[in-house]
Amino acid sequence: MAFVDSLLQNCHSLSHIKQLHAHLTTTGLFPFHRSKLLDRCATSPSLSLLPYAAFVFRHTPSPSTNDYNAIIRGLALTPTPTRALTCYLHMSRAPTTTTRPDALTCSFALKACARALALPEAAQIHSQVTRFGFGLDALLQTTLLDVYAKAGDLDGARKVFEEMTSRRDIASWNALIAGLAQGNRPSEALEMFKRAGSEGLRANEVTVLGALSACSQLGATREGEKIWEYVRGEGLDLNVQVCNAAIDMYAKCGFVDKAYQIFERVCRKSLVTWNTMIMALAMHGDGRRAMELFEEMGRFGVCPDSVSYLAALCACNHAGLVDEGFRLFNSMAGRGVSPNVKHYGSVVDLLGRAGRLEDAFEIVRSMPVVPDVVLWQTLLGACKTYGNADMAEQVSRKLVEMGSNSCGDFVLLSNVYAALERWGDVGRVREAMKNRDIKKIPGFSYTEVEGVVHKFLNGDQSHPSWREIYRKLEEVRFRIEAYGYVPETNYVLHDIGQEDKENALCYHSEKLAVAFGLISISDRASIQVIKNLRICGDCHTVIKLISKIYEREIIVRDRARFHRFKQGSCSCRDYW
DNA sequence: GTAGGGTTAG
Repeated sequence: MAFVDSLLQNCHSLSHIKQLHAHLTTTGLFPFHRSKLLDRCATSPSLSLLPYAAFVFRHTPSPSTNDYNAIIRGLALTPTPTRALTCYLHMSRAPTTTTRPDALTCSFALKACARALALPEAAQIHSQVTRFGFGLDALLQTTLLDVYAKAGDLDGARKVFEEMTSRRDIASWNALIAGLAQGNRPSEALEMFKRAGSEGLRANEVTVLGALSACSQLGATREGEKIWEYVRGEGLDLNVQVCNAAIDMYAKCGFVDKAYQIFERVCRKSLVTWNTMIMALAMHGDGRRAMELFEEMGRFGVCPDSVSYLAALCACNHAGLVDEGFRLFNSMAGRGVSPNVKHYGSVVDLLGRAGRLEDAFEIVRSMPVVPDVVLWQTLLGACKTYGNADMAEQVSRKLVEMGSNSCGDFVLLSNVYAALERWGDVGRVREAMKNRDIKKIPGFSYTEVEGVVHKFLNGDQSHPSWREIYRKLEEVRFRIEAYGYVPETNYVLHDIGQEDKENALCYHSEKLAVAFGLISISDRASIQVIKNLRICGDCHTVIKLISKIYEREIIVRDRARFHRFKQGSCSCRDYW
């Protein structure tokens, strides 16, 4: 038997499999090895042997549970994982003593749900899992938890986790921590990470990957550093993935030099290592070094992929390297990487920001992939910057056609009109906004003070020190007005009076966070803020002035990049 | 006469 197993292990081609199949058939041993053969074929890395498995399966008169398992497992790995669910359904509808789903069947079917983001189906299998009596199977419960998280039901995932109580192990924690981190709930991910520690679990490389990712998102420097120390202490820094996550964490917490130190010391850099570092430099506006690294990776025998190009384009964007970026974009196809919608979006941004609106629009017109909402929004932003109302109207129409109901799109258009003093049109846009179900993504900012992350919403008054913060902002306002500051009220969204507009601007979340930093972070130490959206023009102006008047370095990470404010100017050189 | 399932970076 072991002999057949090892033969099977060494079958890599269809002809080998067929030979083995023929041999087993002639010796009458095939029925004893069928499931293994099916599994081997169904899970062949390139999917090339799956059709053969399906063929053999179809010609099996009464397939066993194991035969089904092999096929479901294989189908779950294909680009169309729902086929695995169809097969599972077929199996569970006609149960016999020999074909009853077992824990593995459920596990493979759940994998398919995770890949297909099929939440209702996952819930259905969940109830079957319970009915079949697999409720105590820790591995299966972890799979279940993972599916809920991946399919977007994080509360469902938490519930499964809490119900596992004593049976959960480090992998269950990992699934939850990673799920929360990837599901945009990084604070909860960190909470769970800390809880795992306090419950005596020993974090492994997977645990720290999830936790580091959460720190990246939150800009939680203190926690990130602690994790990195732990990683080094445990020797987990031999793991490339962990190093990549740490590079990303340091870069996103504002310490691009520290990120680079780690990058340099990774001896077996993977493609992701290079991409992460290039993206890090791009975010920090260091376009030159990013491009150098991009060139260098080729010399190290690492071939740039579509993410590398995106990172490099992004670097050109933020550094204003318009011609270089455009050249890079045009060279992609020749080097075997065909641009996707993100690359097109990036080059449209590059040209649009540089004021080459017609060139940007021409790219959109001629591109072979369908432009997405983000791309149109990028172009609309450029129209706003350069006051091109005609193009803004065309682009807005596209956005409306695509069903965009984002507040920002309408505001941009309205601001284009406002800048041209076309108040009638401004009113028309505002009217259109009232008649639609407009979605406004609430802006918020984080700042870390003594290891604690504080979160602020626009106009937030829920922070314990909010009165002091607002008082500080009054003072700031008074002092910056002496420098000739005038609020840029066209960034304000709603139809409100001038004074209210100014107030609404005054209390943008990033300003609250900076003010909180001013009152709570000791003299001279820099203030770090992370914002979920792009920083607004008024905040940018105000923070520049604050950095000068209060002699503070202020570092703001917005949705797109870092802004490092020092002595009255910003590292983005006002190009953003 | 039968192995195989959970968590993983840009």
